[in-house]
Amino acid sequence: MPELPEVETTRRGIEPFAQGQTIEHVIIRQAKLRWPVDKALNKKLNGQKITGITRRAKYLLLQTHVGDLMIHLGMSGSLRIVGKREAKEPVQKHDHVDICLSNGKIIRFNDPRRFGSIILNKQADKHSLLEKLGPEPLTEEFNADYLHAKAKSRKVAIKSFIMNNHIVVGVGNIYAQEALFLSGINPNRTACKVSKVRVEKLVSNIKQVLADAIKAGGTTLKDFSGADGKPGYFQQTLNVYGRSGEPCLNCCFELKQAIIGQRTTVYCSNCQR
DNA sequence: ATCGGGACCTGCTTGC
DNA sequence: TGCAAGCAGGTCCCGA
Repeated sequence: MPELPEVETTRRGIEPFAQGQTIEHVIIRQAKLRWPVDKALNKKLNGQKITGITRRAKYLLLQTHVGDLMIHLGMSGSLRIVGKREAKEPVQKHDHVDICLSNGKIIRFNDPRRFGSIILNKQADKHSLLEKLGPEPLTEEFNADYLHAKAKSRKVAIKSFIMNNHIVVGVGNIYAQEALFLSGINPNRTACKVSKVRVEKLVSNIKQVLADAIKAGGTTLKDFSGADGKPGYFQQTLNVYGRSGEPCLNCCFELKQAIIGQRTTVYCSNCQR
């Protein structure tokens, strides 16, 4: 489920249940994730208070005095809140890790493909996976001057460029396609050949698309503690993602599909140049 | 420094 | 109906 809006929605969903709670127990059923889960996690986190729940890129960060628990959902991961005292919820397939809290709730990590990860680090922002990441897309630090300067001399496709975490974080395959469509930029265009004016449009649309998706995700939050707490992309109008062969919503040309950076990409060859 | 490709996994859909 | 191929929202790492 993870594009940045889904991760942020998850963060907001678990925050009210987890903020200020003490971790009583960590259960690891499957340690083989993207990186092996530390077997001593329970020992290290037992009795620790969760002092904050934040996000950096697509990592959720549970902050404690012994360090930050960095949770990445990979391609198929999700977190859900399970209430011990409420409807008994049996452990399901791929429920790999439980973080049991002092209020009786459990943060349950499920991830069929196991591309996700759970890592404890003294300071998340000092971890090698995080320290070299680009700016958050929804901050002022991510602006047209920055992106245009970075793109100078870059010969990859603009789509691959904006999906590169060292340039800007949180732009995944769906929203990269949507933002490029809204900006009228062909995803295959060489990054350094996109004019400043169009880079401005692109930055603005990346922000817009992500902000709208977070807003839409927020409408599902009230159901977060429910069985499958999955926010849906269907809440938002997607112009191109998944619509290959269908008519462009702008000009009615048939949308084309290409593989860029090993990822399926749908675009309008008429609107996007 | 930059780039492309392979790798890590399971599950669902599609086509023969 | 059954089985294999193809594809999926991420991203790290390696070799060129």
